[in-house]
Amino acid sequence: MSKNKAKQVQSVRGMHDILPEDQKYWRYIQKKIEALIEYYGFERFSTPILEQAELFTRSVGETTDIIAKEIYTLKTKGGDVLALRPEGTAPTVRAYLENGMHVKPHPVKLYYLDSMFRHDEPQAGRYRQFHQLGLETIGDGSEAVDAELIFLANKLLESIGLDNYNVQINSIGDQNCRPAYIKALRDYFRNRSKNLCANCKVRLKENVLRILDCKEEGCKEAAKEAPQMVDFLDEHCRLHFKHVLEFLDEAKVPYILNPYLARGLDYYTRTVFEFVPDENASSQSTLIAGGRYDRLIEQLGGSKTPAAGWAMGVERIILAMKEKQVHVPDSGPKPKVFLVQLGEAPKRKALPLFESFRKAGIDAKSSLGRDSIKSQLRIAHRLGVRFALIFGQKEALDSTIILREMDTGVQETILLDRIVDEVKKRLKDKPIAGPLPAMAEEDALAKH
RNA sequence: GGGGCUAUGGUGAAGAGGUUAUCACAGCGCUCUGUGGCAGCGCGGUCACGGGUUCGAUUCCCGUUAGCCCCCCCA
Repeated sequence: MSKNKAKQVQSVRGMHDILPEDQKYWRYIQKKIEALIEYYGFERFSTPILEQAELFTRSVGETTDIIAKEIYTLKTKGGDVLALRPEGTAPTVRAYLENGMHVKPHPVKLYYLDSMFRHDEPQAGRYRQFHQLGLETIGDGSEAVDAELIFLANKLLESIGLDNYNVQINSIGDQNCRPAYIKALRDYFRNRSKNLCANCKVRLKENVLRILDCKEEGCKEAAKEAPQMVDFLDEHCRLHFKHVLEFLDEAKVPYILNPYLARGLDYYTRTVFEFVPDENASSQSTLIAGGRYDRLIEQLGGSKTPAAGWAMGVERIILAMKEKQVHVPDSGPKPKVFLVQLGEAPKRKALPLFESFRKAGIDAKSSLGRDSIKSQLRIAHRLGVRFALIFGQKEALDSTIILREMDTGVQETILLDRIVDEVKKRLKDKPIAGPLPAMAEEDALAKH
């Protein structure tokens, strides 16, 4: 009896579908972005999913986890090594240089909302293909830029309806003052290396800064009295940092100084920051992170150009919204009219009729595949429409149609020519009330 | 790279070492081309895959895979 069903092909590990019922979150976030980010002068743009792998090794840094273990690379038949982009800043800078954007008035302010790829273990709010909103301000080294970016990140989360996070901030200096700090740090940890975890022993050679935010007990203990970057900042960096903080104070953006915050990408200089959930949130993954990268444009072959930016994990934002039960408006207005057709002739005439409702700006639905009036009315009911139009053989012959008020069940036969106007008139007289469909929606939400 | 939990129709659940594997909702079909808020009836599961224990396993054990989650790291 059991027919041999073909084996189903599954999605790739760590990749997920974004289903219709979740689209409203995306639409909602996108609207907030447009309202806020575009108002502040950022223009949307996009880069290809694939880049030369070298772009990332040269910018993000070979020893970072993102490059060392998470990047997806592939070799073309011609022998090029390409990579699925794991982040958006390097491609942005590449596009900035390649398209000669340096001749535009500076700063150039860009944003993107695109897929990124990292071969990481999937878990809460972490996918191998995920989406980032990224902002980049290129060509302005002033403190105001850092502050504006952080301010916008904060405003964006606020406008989305999130408030259970902290803004952590630090300065990691620049090429002038950081080496001295790195040296001091290395000396410091070298004396305590026996207490460090295996990872951190490697970091001691390759990336000492990262030992600072290691979560291993021994490392945390060892890091307790580690020298802090603030004490090593040269005059320029110190003032820059100070001014950024003053801007934030002025803009009433609350922040926490985290002297040990060090980002996982090599291109950062001076200001770095992270928006992390506070203790009340069940998730602990960073929502937004970014900083200044004054050297990156040079590193990628451009002239000396300061820049700063951040990226937000969209899936994480949606997760946080669901956790917080942020109310997201419905995807669209409910249909007002359902067209019930019975039989061949009415079915044929239904399509033009349907189209005349669309032209009149009235949202109508129908189910042309179905035959019985019962099942069609049931669907009409479920959709929560105000009117059902019943169009059978009789009506098709007389060029009439039955207009049924779903609430009362009262029916009236209307001339076919007049039906659109009649519906329009009734909708105007008594606009639909009742949050019934919205409630159903919330129930569906609660299940998630 | 390390670890934890889980796997039963589409979804959510229940279930027992033994011959028809329950239930709810959804889907589809029919009753039914003429009236919607629980109408009736029917159809969907080799109980994830592979192996072991056993007379017998979907149930117990091991492995694999996948999902969820934690560490690491990150958005």
